[in-house]
Amino acid sequence: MSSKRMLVTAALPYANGHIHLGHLVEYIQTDIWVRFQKLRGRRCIFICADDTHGTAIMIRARQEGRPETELIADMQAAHEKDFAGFDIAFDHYGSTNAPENYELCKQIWGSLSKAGLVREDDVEQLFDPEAGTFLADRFVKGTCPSCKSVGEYGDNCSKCGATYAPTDLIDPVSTLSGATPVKRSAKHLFVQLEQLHAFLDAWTQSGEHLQSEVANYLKGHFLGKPLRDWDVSRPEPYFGFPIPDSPGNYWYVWFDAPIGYIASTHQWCKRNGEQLEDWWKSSDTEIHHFIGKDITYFHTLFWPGVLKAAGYSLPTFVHIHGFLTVDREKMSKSKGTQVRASKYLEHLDPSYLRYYYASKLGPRLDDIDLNLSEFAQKIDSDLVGKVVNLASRTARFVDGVGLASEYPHDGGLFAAAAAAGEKIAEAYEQCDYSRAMRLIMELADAANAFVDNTAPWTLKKDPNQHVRLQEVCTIVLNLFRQLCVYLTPVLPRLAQQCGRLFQVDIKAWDDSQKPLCGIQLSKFEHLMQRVDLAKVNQMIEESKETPAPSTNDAAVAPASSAAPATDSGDALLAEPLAPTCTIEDFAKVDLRVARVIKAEEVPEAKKLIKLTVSLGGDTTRTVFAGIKAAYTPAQLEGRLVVIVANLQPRQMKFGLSEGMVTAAGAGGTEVFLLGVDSGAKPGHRVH
RNA sequence: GGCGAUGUAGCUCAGUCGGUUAGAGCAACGGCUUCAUAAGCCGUGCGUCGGUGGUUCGAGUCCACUCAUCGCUACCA
Repeated sequence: MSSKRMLVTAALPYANGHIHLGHLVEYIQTDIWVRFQKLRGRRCIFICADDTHGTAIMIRARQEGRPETELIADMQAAHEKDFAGFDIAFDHYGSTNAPENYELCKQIWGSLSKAGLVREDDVEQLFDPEAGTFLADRFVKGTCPSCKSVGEYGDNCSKCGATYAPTDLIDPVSTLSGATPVKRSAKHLFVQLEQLHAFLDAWTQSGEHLQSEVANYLKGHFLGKPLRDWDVSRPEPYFGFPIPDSPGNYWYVWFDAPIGYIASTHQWCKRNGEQLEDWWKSSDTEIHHFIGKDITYFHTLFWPGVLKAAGYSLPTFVHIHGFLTVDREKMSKSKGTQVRASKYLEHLDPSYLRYYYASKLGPRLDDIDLNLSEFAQKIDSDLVGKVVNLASRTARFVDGVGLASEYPHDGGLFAAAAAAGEKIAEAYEQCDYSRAMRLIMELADAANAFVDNTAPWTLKKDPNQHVRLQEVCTIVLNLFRQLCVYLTPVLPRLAQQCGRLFQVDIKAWDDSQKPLCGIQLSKFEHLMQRVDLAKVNQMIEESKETPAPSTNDAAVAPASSAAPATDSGDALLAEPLAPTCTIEDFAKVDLRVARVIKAEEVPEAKKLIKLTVSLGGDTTRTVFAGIKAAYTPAQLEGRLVVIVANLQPRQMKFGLSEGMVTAAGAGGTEVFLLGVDSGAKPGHRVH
């Protein structure tokens, strides 16, 4: 805690793909932490870079018919734009394909060699003679040697679960060229991590550098037996750095990627007149890595081992987070839940996502779930309804007069919230953002209760109370600003807007400790919009990719007709069967096919969409359906639905509903309208 | 198959070294308010703390077993 400098990294995004909402968990988490440290007055830099090497990049560049350097330059530009759009503020964003990185790789490699950690061995691998390249497991397909299932990948069988080497496949085929691969032996270089076993045992199990789950995982998984040698070379052709003392070999991408942290820092140092040694070889510098749990091994065993052997500082802490699920499921391109950062930004405010992730993130590596209806609800309720609302409830009342010259008595509200600052800071420090957000919202609740109790709108009506009115508003506006200070790491834009309103920028955490008085305010402007669900839905809709019937997908997807249904009984348990009814009972209900001819938003309604449906001919009905969270009007117009046509009309707040649209599902966003097979016409009765 | 994490109110989660009638936010329901982006305030929660068995004067909290979910892994990690 007392060290002078702090270096923070997020994992280097791979240049083979665009940034999506899953990646952003990490960058937002890290950015919040860095902004927090800076706000607290720490000397802290945030370093990142694009990870650019490897077979995947090489193959893709070939497919696109252009040099790798062009591909990675384009991708880097896209990454940086996405990050900037989400207010992720790196101090430096470099690339692993940089001369500084090559220099460092050579130097560190030299240290590893000198320490006697490198050995050489022959590895037999499949080679694609047409593409002229060795093939990683996932680039080979063939028949499973165990169950004879065809079209299986080179590492294991999706049918019988057998594992094998790609060289064991029957009739192997390269997915790159379709050629039959041949076995070929090549010289590989290995780092003998086992020599560092004792060190890694001590470092990982000290309880100081890793979350306890991670330490347990490593202990149970790797450290209980000898550590395997790590294959860090790849024979040409390969896009990467050539190994100087091993002609024809390149460093495996995972060797030079983490070194990119140092190289990128080096670039930053050059631009800012700093010494790299102060940041990577000084006990006065804390180094914090933020990563996802999928790359735990590299950052907690291999990387510390390399740093140790090469004489660099070890990470102070490796902060590991879980994955993002959307509505409890893995992100899916076909469902449109793998939303690109750029797509999100076309429709929604980045502050929403920053706050939502913050409200979900804790210090452990649990997965976090993006629930789209909760997302909208939380932003509306917490940020718009509670925080921003404080300013819009009071700012107008002090137009022209400004804030009181002295801070009035407020029953200890400001002081209590100022005191809460330490607890909030501690939560941020421990990466327990969800706790920090909860604490902040408690303060917002207290402030809103104060507004209600003092009723400034009543004071306004009585000219004798105008001094008191100014006092009340001074209190509320200061409480609002205090919240903005606490939220600054998460919502830098709100903090800026707050600065404009008060004409005093938020610069430090301690700005939360003293109220502002005797100043004029700028004209109040809306600070944040409510979440438009239509835009959320549209974003999902536009993110849907119909899976191309490529050979890859065909192998993974089960043949639809042959796959046995494995539906859970949850739905039935949630809503058990109703008592038996007779055919006469059922006949009372007149279900009809109808066409939605008009679907309209009911802005005042939380759940309803107003539908005009046609039963054929001139017969139309107006029906209000509680499906707003699940459908947009645009999705509904023109489609066929099944309605209860003889339901007694019901007067609702927004008009008369003359029927009911049938749907299944639990409600909320889980509403699935009933459709009919093609051929049915509006007016047809359901028997 | 191995390992790990999780399983507490409709939803998201808190529950510190085991200790009195198990908590919060959101949703829902009832009431109030109208300054504010239909925002806000007050009130309402008999939940088998996944299950079974055990340790204990006492367990959501410890132990064993078990079920479910998720993740990692299964010799180029």
